[in-house]
Amino acid sequence: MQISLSAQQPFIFLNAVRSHGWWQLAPFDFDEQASLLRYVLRLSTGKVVDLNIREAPGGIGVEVKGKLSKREQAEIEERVGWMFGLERDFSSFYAAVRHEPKLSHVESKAYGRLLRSPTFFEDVIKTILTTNTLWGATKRMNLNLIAQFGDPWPADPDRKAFPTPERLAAVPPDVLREETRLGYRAPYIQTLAERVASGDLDVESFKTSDLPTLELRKKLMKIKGVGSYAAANLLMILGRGDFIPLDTWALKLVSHEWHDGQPVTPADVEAAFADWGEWKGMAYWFWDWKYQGD
DNA sequence: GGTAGACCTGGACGC
DNA sequence: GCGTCCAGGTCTACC
Repeated sequence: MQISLSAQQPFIFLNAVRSHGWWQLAPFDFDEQASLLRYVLRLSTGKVVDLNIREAPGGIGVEVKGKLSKREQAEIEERVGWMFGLERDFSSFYAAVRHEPKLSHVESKAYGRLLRSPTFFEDVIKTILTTNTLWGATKRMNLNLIAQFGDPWPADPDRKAFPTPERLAAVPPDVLREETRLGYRAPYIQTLAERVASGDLDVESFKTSDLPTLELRKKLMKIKGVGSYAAANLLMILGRGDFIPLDTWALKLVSHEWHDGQPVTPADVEAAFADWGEWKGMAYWFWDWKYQGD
């Protein structure tokens, strides 16, 4: 079955996919040559499908093998629409940065969207997995979680969906810690899964929250394992671009951009973008940095 | 409110 | 092959 979804323009599929590292994390699987993004999705009915997502005129096309009920099709449309932020309008961001040479490229490249997971639960866990570790370990921990606790896609059981809160909540803590190599993050992940599964915490409601960003940030930081960096990252994913995800990479970027590679402090990073107000995080994220890595 | 130290894993390096 | 060091954010205890 083929589903077509239109996007608020401008929209460039490849730039939306590669807006940050999520495309490298299962159950995403990106074929660069074919410009095809695959994702194994568990629908609310429990059915597991493989989404084949490509650029299409005016937006994206989603191909799913087999028949789908109207309800299933609607759920896929809603989830994929959220993942790509298809309805988002960045015209005020583009207008705000138009005269900054380091950001003048954003409109032509249709920057602004950050690839999301279909559930915010998944995005919170993946963000916790990025903290205090290297990217390779993040990918490994995420893969372990999915391989051990995700529901398989029937046509290829090696490909699995991201685990549900209920499934993770039921895993014994020592198993989560030892077998997925989550280390000290295991109790954070399990507590979150338990709270979501029991209904104590509705993380999906964060997607549509009309709370002021500062209040939303406080709520995010009440989740164990989510500190200032993770909260800023999650706010960016939610479309609130006014905090900088301040990690060691941010220090490096600012150091090379304005301080000749000399050590800088978090305050220096904040100061560099202080004038951007509500666009602070967005300006940082899409800045045309001198430093591109060692 | 600010800060020091602990928390884990895995890669790099020296022997 | 083994031991040591280091990188990477957040939490807790303490001041």
